[in-house]
Amino acid sequence: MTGKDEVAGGARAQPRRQLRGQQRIELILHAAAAVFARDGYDSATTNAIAAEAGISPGSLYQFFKNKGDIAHALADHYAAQLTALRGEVFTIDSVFDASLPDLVDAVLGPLVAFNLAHPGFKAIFARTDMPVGLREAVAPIQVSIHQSVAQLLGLVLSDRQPDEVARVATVAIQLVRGMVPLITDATGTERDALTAELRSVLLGYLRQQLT
Amino acid sequence: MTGKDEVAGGARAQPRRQLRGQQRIELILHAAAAVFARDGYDSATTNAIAAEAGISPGSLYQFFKNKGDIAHALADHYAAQLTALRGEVFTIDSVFDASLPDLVDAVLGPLVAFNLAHPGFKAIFARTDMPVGLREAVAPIQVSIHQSVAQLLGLVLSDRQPDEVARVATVAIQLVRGMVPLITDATGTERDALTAELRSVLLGYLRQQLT
Amino acid sequence: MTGKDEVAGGARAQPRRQLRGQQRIELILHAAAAVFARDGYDSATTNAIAAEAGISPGSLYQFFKNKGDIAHALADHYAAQLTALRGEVFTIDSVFDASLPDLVDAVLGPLVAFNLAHPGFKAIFARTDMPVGLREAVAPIQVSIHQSVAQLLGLVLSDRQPDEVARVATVAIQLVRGMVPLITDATGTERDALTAELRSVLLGYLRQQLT
Amino acid sequence: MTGKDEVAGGARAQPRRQLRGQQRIELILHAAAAVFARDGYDSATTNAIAAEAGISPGSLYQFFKNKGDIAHALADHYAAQLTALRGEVFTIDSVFDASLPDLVDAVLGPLVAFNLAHPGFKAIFARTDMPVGLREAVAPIQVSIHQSVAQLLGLVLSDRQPDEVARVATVAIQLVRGMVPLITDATGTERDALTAELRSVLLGYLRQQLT
DNA sequence: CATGAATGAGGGTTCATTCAT
DNA sequence: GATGAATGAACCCTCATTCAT
Repeated sequence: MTGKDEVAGGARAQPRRQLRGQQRIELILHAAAAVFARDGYDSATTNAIAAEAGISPGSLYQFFKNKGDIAHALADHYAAQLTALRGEVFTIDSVFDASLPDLVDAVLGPLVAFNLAHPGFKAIFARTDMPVGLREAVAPIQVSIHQSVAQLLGLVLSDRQPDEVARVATVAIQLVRGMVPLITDATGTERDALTAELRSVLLGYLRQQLT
Repeated sequence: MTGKDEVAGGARAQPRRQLRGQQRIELILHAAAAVFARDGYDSATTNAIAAEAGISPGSLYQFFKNKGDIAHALADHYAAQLTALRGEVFTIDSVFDASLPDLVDAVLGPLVAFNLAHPGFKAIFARTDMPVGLREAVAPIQVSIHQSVAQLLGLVLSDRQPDEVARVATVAIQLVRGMVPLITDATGTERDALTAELRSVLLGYLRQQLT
Repeated sequence: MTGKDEVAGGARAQPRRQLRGQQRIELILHAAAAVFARDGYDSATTNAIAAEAGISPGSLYQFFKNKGDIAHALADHYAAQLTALRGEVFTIDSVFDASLPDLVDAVLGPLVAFNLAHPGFKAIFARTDMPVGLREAVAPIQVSIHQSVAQLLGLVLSDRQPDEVARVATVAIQLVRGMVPLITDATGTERDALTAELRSVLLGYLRQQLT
Repeated sequence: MTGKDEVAGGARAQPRRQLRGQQRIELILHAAAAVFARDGYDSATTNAIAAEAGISPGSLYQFFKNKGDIAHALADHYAAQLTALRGEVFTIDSVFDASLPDLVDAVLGPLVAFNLAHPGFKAIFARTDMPVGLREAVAPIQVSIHQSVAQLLGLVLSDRQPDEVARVATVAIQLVRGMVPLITDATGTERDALTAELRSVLLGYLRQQLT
């Protein structure tokens, strides 16, 4: 037992340190997200992230072993928040007998909102060609997201083979990944219109899966 | 008698030279496409492209003034081929009264084939966050593609406003951009299945635009 | 107790850091001067400067943004020292009613000594054709030197038009610029003899301006 | 006997070739002079010289083994013309009993005219810090020029030791070298004024040598 | 001999990462 | 732990020089 994620354990040992460290990590991740969003992952420099975080480059490497590791941690960070999102969707009363439009709306609304609130997210997730360091970092999270979506889709595609459901999940995710940058880059009514289109796309696609 | 440029013995400048130059350019573009596809645009180095082409770094710069210029030329190269593709689609007899499925098939088949044949294409086109040098290189082609698609969609969405057609075109392109990497990365039946899904996505989406 | 910055214990930011930085800058400038003197400005490489300074190439760029910037800083460095020299000359009691020979001696002695002590000086200043980066770097200092000399000459050529004084200053500077490399390249009695010749040149020239 | 500079030998063997070769060499030297004058020796590229000459880079190396060799040949070229100049000065009737001003004028006028007519001259001669390749190229000519000047000065400084005359020659040359760029860069009356100043400098200097 | 494409060593510069303080 | 100066490999690009045609 390494004592890493004890659930009920109060503050023991060096609470101050761990706390500061955790704060520091979040500070860095926040900065990294901002820089990734601003410059793109490849063009983002670790020095720029440190500067954005108001810390020294050396401190960055106290918590992360390299640039890819920052992306990895950031991916984990987002994964946790998405898991929370998933929890909310799944706790919707009607999820098990919801209509398809309701289901899509239930997922899409929070998802778009999430992307707008976290511009760093798409900077590391919504890419079609990932550099080596980044792919490894986000791969586990991709899987996790895929599982969530597949699970959700399993509810409405209950008569399909698991591999078929998996594929539909893959496709649905990819559609969203493709559209989200368009949506977040747009503003005002155009953004709303594009969001509506994405909804339409997903509905159109999934409806055909039901027949 | 090489039987190559013996047509009429006119006073054409340096056919041999220009020919070699053109061949060289295509050699480089081919190499660049391979390296972009393998490493991604950002990670691709000009030295790696030169090595892939079996030439020296300096030779690259006889034809291209920098890395972005190579991307630009490659984009033009693809644009020309896509224009040819478009020509074929538009010359289909039934294009003006084709059914939606036929139209989608007419476009999608060649498009997927094109992407499979040219793995470098998606490396420079199917990105959501482009570095500055790349964006400038591909922007004109993006516009050209969008126009072609919008023109095609205008045929089936003849009662819609131009800006709506434009948006549908944008969305359709983005859907394809998102799905293509998935398709080209897959193999065998999975690839076929994903291609079918993309077809389904587009059909589902466009059908809803018709109502 | 290092006995260096223990003056009053004020809240000065990072004296150690800044000190090291300042030392480093001077180390680099010293190395640059040596390399410029040895290889000439154009042939001098930033890597050679770094090697001469015993540091890594990257460290240069922590302090200077490019090669021209090093030349610029070196020019400023020399300018400051020349300003000090000028101060000494001007504080000579008899400057306002000095004889021409005394005045020339008062300037020339320190100037030659300065050039001997700083071989990098002539490498960036005593050139007739400057590359672009270098010209920009030294231009301000050229102007400053010219002003100083013109001011001094104005004392002995009080009845001449300003533009004439300016021209005499230009010529005098150019004569020194031309002769200094000769002097510094020579050794022993030959150097002394050449210095005496320069003195003779200036005296002969300026005397004619007085008549 | 290598048959290189046969004085009276008419055109034998391959007159056409040698002629063309000689023309080519002069073409290149002319171009090199222009490029050296425009860009400076260091920044001048052999490709730029070839382009200026309207020939291929490869042809350049048929006649010159490297960049320094071009400078060397150009220096020889100028040396020959200066020798002709010297011949004219020496054939002046009164050279042996001319007054100092007349002598200076006799030399300076043609010299300034020569520099104005051949802007490439100062680009390779009027430098205080020469890159390795250039120094070797111009050194022999420097010596030759020095000898001519010393010879001329020997006429007016007949009672001085040879080494003293040599030094005066060195200084006089250096004064001219320093001033010429100033003069050629200036235009109109300012150029005339600076030329007059140079005359004054030389006269002032040499007069003091006579006493 | 002329050509000009090809070469490749090397230059200036950047930046992920380390380490003395 | 924190710092930020230092590192140095590697990048893009240039250009003197060569060589197949």
